[in-house]
Amino acid sequence: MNRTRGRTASGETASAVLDIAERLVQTRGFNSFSYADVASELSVTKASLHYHFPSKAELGEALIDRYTERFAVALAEIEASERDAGKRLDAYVGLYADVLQNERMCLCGMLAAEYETLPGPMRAAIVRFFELNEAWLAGVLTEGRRGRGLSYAGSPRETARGIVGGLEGWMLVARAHGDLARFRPTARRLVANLAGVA
Amino acid sequence: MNRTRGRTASGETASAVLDIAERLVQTRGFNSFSYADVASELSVTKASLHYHFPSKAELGEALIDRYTERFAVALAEIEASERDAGKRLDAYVGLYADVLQNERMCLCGMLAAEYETLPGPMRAAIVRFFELNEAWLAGVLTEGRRGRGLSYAGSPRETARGIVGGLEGWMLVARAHGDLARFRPTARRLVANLAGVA
DNA sequence: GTCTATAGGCAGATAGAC
DNA sequence: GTCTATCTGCCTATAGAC
Repeated sequence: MNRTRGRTASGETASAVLDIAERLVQTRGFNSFSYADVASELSVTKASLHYHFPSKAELGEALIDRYTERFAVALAEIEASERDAGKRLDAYVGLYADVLQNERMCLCGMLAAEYETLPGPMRAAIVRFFELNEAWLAGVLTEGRRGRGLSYAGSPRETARGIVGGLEGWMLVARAHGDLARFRPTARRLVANLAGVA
Repeated sequence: MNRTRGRTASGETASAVLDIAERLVQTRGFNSFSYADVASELSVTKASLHYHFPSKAELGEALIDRYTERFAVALAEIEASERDAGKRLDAYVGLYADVLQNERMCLCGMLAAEYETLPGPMRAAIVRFFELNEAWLAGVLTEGRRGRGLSYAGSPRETARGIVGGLEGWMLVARAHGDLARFRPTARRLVANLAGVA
């Protein structure tokens, strides 16, 4: 039976390609992995990959879109399970800590470093990822300040960007230091400082 | 007259090569520029570059070493010109803001993203850069707390790493947002939050 | 959907003339 | 120190058989 494929390829093979490519981008970067890398891991040929993702740029877009969608789901789950703003921030930090624990960078943090070399559609998708995160955090920060749990200087938006960028940079440096274990508690404290957790 | 060249090449051409390669790494990344890029800008051939820097890895090492040395000089200048801990932190933020104003990432922040793909000697040099920065900041933070100008939770070392990583990440995201202008004041405020500036 | 085969280009690097 | 010429290998991508 043949499934209908969407624009971004939704079959099982395509999904396996995305899984492998995602890990490679998160560890090595978009410009430092090749179709050959993915093909050998999947035990197929490079030509097969081009059937699912005609160009590397389209593969890149699909990667970011899927990653962003998963993040959106995770954010919704945090909102459903935590009511307190401080605890929501802790859970948010946990998303990044889990990524680093897998010895990976955030996909979009990695791509942000390569931003200048990427095609327009990928750039736009990266900005959307950050926009989603900042908007969600700004909401948490606004509510938290109203409820007196948080007391930060500056706007919620600016503070939200500080948290997102901070997490990206702390991951980056922690990975170079080979210091994965301390990330979670340290990042929690730093975020608490930025957000003025009571 | 022929100058004696050191291990890392100290002639004028070598210096021009480093200038061009540095900018390319800071904007595009180490794996996204080539000897051909540098050669065409310098109007020489690729083969000439290999005379000064036999391998790309050696060029990379020389880049990091020079960058780190310049940073060390800048840190010493800050210590000489500012006595107050808060002002020293502001001046430190200024170093990063100046880099971003030139539409560049921090050299070592960029390389940290590519860390997994880099040869051992380059990795070690990157870690030395972060180590230098964290040690210097830890000193400022220790003094600032003793003098009651600063009041942060956690150790000076951890807070120092928070500042370094934070600046790297804020640069990364600001560049993707095309938001160079707001970086300086925002980063100042965020660092002040992390360090507990009175 | 996956394959073989190949195109066309660019990468880092070297040999040897000048 | 810089050049021309060249090597080897990898890259993204395509054509066309099965």
